Amino acid sequence: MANIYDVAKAAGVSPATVSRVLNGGSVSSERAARVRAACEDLGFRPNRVARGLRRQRSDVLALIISDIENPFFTALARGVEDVARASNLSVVLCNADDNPEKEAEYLDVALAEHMAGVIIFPASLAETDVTALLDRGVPVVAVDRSPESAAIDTVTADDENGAYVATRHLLDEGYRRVACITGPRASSAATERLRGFLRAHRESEAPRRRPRVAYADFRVRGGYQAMGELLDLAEPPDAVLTTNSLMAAGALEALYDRDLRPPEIGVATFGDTFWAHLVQPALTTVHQPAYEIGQAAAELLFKRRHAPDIEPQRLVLPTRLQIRSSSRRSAEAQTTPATSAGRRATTARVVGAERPDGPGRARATGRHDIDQSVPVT
Amino acid sequence: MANIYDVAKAAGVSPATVSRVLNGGSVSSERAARVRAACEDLGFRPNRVARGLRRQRSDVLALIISDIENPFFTALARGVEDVARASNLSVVLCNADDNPEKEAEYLDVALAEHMAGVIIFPASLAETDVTALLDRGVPVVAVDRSPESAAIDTVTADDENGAYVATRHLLDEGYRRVACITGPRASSAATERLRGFLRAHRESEAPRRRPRVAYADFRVRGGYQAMGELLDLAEPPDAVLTTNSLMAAGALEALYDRDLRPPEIGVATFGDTFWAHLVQPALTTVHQPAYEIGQAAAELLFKRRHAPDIEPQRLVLPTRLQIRSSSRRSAEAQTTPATSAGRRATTARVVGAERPDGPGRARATGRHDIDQSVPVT
DNA sequence: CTGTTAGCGCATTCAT
DNA sequence: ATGAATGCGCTAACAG
Repeated sequence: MANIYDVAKAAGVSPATVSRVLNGGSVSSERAARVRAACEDLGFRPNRVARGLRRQRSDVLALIISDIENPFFTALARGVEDVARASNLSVVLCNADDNPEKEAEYLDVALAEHMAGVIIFPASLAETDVTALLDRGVPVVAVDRSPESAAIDTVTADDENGAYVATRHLLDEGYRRVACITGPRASSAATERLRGFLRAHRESEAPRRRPRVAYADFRVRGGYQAMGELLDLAEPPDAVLTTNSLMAAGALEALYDRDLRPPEIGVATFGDTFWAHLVQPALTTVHQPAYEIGQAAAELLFKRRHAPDIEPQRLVLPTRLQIRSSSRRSAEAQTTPATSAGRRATTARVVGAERPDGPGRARATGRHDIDQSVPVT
Repeated sequence: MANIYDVAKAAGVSPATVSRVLNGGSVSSERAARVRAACEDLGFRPNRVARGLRRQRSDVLALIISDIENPFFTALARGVEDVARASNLSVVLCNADDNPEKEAEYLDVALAEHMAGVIIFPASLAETDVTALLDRGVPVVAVDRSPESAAIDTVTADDENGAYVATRHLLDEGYRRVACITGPRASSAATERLRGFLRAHRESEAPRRRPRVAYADFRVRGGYQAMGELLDLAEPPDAVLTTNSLMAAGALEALYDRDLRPPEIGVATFGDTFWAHLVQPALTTVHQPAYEIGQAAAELLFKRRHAPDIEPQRLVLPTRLQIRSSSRRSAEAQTTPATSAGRRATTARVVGAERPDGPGRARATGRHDIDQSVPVT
């Protein structure tokens, strides 16, 4: 494979000149043309590995997430990727599976590869250690939660408030035993959402029981099992908030298994799903700006790359409640057929702004905004 | 950041000895221990970039896919990843967005980074050019379709037959105007599935119209639009086969918009979906072994890595039809309530083998196998 | 088993 | 504006 020496020889110039042509140094246009022709002839591709060694930095950034099968992360990844590409960086997606060891391996790789930066969804507040990266000057941005090991840039959704508004909505609808299926205790998103859930109960004046909480794993099966356990209680809940969409799918399946159908039992969930409309009745969701979080994280990373010493920032993006039939006990009579007409009727009550049909997650959502929509915060 | 010379000095040995300790050369255990201690002390991490330059190969392989939001690819990615990790390779996920230019960039990167190998879902049969990689000895495995530029290892699902069986099923159920919403013409998966669809029509003896075909983009919105167009025809179809699950979601949404509910209009789709059970009525699917395809592709890659000159192989994995209510016109009367009992009743008719609950896609599927299941092929 | 040495391909001084 | 020379950190070849 041709290298710059070959190109230099073919073009009758020095290797340094070739390098300058490639990287935008000052070269006479006549010589530059010769170099470019030679590159073409030889099919020369600059060796990124050598360049990386010499420059002590690469052009790829690592995005470390906990579950590639979670739509939240795929949307987030698109946001990161779109911003990164605009800056000529490649994104390496690393699936840490919520496993601190696997995550540590990827962090090691990021370090050893001298990556341009790392965007991480920390597997654990306590165990995730990014100080090694930071010490070497590799910018790190956390999504969702900031690891305890260091104060770094963080971008999250307004989880606490989103859960608060959703729970409040369920209580307002008249549900009295509202349960929560949340994620692992180590997840601060799960914790924040749980906090919002509990706050709504504290602030509610309606008579109600001590709210039930089940911890699951943010996955379909976990939601299924947790819902099953809640339903087996002596006093099962009459409504449930799940803190991500995969668990919502599992929870719904558990309900169907027992012939329970919303809004008889109220259901609301964090996370957008393209299937929210397809289930009967349509699912009430708390919209998470996953794509925007990814964008913001990438932008923060670039900012820090060029100004390493600014104070760590914490960005909180708003969520938004999309009320659909699954949580509308008050409209129960009309929801069973759930016809198109019934759904359209809600259109008039749209409150939130329509999002533009950008290249990100919006593209895959169809017409999911035509629901009663309550901006959160 | 410490390098091997620092470590060598600290341990009182030569850099070569340090390298040997790191890479499994023969070193006396006493010296090896000293080296390891020194590594620990200095927080030494071997520089992968330098190693890559010296060895002329890296330990990462690229997986180039066309849509990270498509569950098929995320499941596939897990398959690749699990196999790769077992061989101590990292996987870089590249989202080419079905865009040949973007794809070409990633192929360039793979080349310039001297990657260990590339697994690619080609964006285009004609434009995708992997010869540069091949010339440099980088093993390439294609998923789904083999680019025309070279004969390489390929692994696919049995698309033609899967579509054939599904279409046949729809015809057997008595649907007479069965349409197909398939993917881009450039996609051989789409083409193969369409072929199976057409073959089923040719072989059927039932009276029927010339089958309608709509081309879409394998995404939710595309399915929605295509279904809308089909329904606007003078003679709209009475059943539809979609060739992936995202388009199925879109198509269902279009049906709901018009108050059409399966199995009044029959619906079947390629691709597994964790929400197949959540929609009413439950969705008939052609199971694609996405995780297994990923595994097989990675294994093929490793085989070729160690034996570059064996003949290119072509692996075809079986699909399987999972019949649920959305395509059972014959059982229409009982499907409207679609209770748990109704679903359970089908359990007795399970034909296919249960899959073990492995680490791959199976984990997220809950109990999706309890349906009437017809092995394909 | 161990140390010395050279060079992977490039970007970057420092001269000119 | 250009070229010669150097070294990024590591591993492989060779010598001992």
